[in-house]
Amino acid sequence: MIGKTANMIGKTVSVQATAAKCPECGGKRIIKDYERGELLCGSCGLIIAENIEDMGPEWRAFDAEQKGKRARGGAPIKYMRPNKGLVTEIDQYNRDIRGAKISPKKQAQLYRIRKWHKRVSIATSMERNLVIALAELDRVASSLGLPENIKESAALLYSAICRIQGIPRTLDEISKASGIEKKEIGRAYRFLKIELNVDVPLTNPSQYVPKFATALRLGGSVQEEAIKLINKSLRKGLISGRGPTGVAAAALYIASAMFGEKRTQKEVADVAGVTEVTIRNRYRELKKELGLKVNL
DNA sequence: AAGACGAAAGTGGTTGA
DNA sequence: TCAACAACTTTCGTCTT
Repeated sequence: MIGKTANMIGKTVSVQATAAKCPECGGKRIIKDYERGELLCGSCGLIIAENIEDMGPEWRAFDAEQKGKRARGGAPIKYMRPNKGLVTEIDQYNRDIRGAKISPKKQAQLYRIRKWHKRVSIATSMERNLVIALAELDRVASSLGLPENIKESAALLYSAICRIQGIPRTLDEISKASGIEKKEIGRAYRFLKIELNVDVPLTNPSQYVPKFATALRLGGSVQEEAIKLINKSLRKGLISGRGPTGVAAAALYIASAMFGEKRTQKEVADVAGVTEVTIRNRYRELKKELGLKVNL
């Protein structure tokens, strides 16, 4: 099923026989999609893991110097702490500022603080890729002595490339991960688009479907239906001018109801980063134009 | 009581004169 | 620079399950 979905989006995936089983359906065909960095079930489409670590030998090199270093062998540089230098960190040694040991009670407290600090710093694994990439951009820009606006442009280019490659990230996500305001990114985006003549395709709403569906714990058939709905309305000329996330959310909302796995408007709205009102508006349009008879 | 619905007003950004 | 505009949000009262 997801093999189909993956094909729909036109990605190459590799199927691997793994000992692992899908926690959802028990299926044994686990697919590694390196381009998306996702590990998914071949039977039901559940995304088991995102941003999988083993990206093969072709680790990224962002400039000639790095390329040279890495080509000579040795392990690729690992950024165990993507936020290094950007936020306050709590170290792992149970010592106070003078080096004296801390009481066990305090240690337990510190442990909890660390745990939550980590969770708050990087909310989801989805953001991790972004954070790492942007930290790398930041590092390269700093070591080359490049000014802030270059970094902004680079962050922006990263988002544009995500879209060209069919793995869109919202402005919100880029903004959160890079600490740059959406307004700034947007401005740099338009500038680059004109200056570099980069052809950035409009984001197809169906590209958001797997991401949202996974967050909502919806199966592959619901995703397929949602993508079908999107393609239909795409042909009808709806959608144009509409925010892709809202369209994807509405399609999933409808599809979930059709398959008896209904999610509330609020649930869908939350994962898609839009409001319930937007879902309602999109869903009303889809329902009307496609002549759907769904009772919700 | 929660969810769905839709009207009305507000927001931040774009476009075109 | 300003007004018109489109998409989306916020808020809120009402209806439905």
